Amino acid sequence: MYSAAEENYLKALLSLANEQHEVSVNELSKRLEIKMPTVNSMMKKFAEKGLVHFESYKPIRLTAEGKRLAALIVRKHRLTEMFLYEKMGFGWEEVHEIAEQMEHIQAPKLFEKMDEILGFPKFDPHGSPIPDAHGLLETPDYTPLSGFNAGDSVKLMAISDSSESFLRFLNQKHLQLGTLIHIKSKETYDGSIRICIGDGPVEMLSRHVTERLMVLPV
Amino acid sequence: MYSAAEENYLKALLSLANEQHEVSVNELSKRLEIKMPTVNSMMKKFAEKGLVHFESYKPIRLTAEGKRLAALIVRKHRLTEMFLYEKMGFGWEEVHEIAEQMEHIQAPKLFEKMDEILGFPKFDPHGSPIPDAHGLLETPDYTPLSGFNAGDSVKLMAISDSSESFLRFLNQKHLQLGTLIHIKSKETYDGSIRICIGDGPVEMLSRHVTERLMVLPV
DNA sequence: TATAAAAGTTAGATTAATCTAACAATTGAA
DNA sequence: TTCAATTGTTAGATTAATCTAACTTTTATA
Repeated sequence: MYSAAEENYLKALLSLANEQHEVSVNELSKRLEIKMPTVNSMMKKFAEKGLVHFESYKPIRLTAEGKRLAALIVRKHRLTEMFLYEKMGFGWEEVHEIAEQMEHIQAPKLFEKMDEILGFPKFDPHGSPIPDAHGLLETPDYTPLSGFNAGDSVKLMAISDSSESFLRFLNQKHLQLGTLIHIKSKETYDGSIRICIGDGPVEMLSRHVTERLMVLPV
Repeated sequence: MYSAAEENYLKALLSLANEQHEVSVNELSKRLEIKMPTVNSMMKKFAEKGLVHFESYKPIRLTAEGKRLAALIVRKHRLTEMFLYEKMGFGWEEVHEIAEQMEHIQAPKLFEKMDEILGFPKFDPHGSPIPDAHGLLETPDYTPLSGFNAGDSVKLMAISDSSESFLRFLNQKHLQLGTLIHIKSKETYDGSIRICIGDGPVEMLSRHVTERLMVLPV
């Protein structure tokens, strides 16, 4: 059995591994907002428990077991988000914080029940895939909106930032999953983009925002 | 904000105070399965935080604030039990263990939502009253079945032991909340009782069991 | 009422998870 | 290629929550 602290390290390791290729003590430290020496000694413990491969001054790599456990925590998180959203009437901006706590609950039956009641969903309310019960996760290949140009039309598939503030911002802009976005123009200086949603007004989105909107061309 | 450990002390203090009148370090220690010196120093900390009145060699008494906070944790526990039972299809024997973990979640909205979805229930699946949002709890005056005699008829109102094993035992005996029980005879030696449920067969219940079945005469 | 048993307390150790300060290794830029 | 910045590590302190051992106070009984 792993503590909530350990589970948070596992989750952060998995998400960093999915973003980049090498995961360093420094990056993990920043992501968790935990100082490097603490992270360093935790990684030594993880190596002894067989959760990571870790040698001094080398990057950290999750073992297969570490990956599986991390994905099972993510599974609990995302099933919870979906349950709160679909079955309890929470907004997509409210569910992350609650799921952050619920993911540490040790009660397999609770999450199996959510899964069943939800009809075995494949994605959470932010479009992120839900790992299966074996800890297997298939990553859809969406592209950030920032990679597209004037004239392109795309569909919003997922949001790579589940923070309440960001999602409230998207609510304001009427951006939801499935929304069709047409790119009117792109500013080469700062990468900001002017978009149209359906026949609505033109909206400006900063690079910070477009990097977090995962889309597919239509 | 209080830790899960502190919340468990609060809950135990409240439930002991409702059972007896004076709460001692020793009893709290037994209830929590935590050694006396640990409990002793925690009670000193609680006294400083204004959760209890505590002087050396004297009984422990929850302050009004301590009582309120304890009741709010019980409220989360019981709302969760009811939600799991009514809305997710769990059996009454399965919900206590899960609620024991969920009661520590810091997300007022989650429990407000459960309350609303459930239609503001007054009792949990074991017949225990749910404290209101201010931490006020009205205790119904049920009597243990063990206090009745041959010839009496009573209705099962609550179970004062939510452990999975005890509730499984009651399932086997077809005892549920609302069940009408007629007492055929009572053994003076060990207090065991022979009962009839409706026109079913006669069943024997030991004193251990009848002490945990809270009833009202009919 | 004397004293043994029970309950309560104090002192000090342990473990997990964190920190800061100081030092070492690696990396990258001049 | 050198050396300064960045990254990583070690050592040692801290806090919360627990423990055991030893001692004290209260309680209950012979």
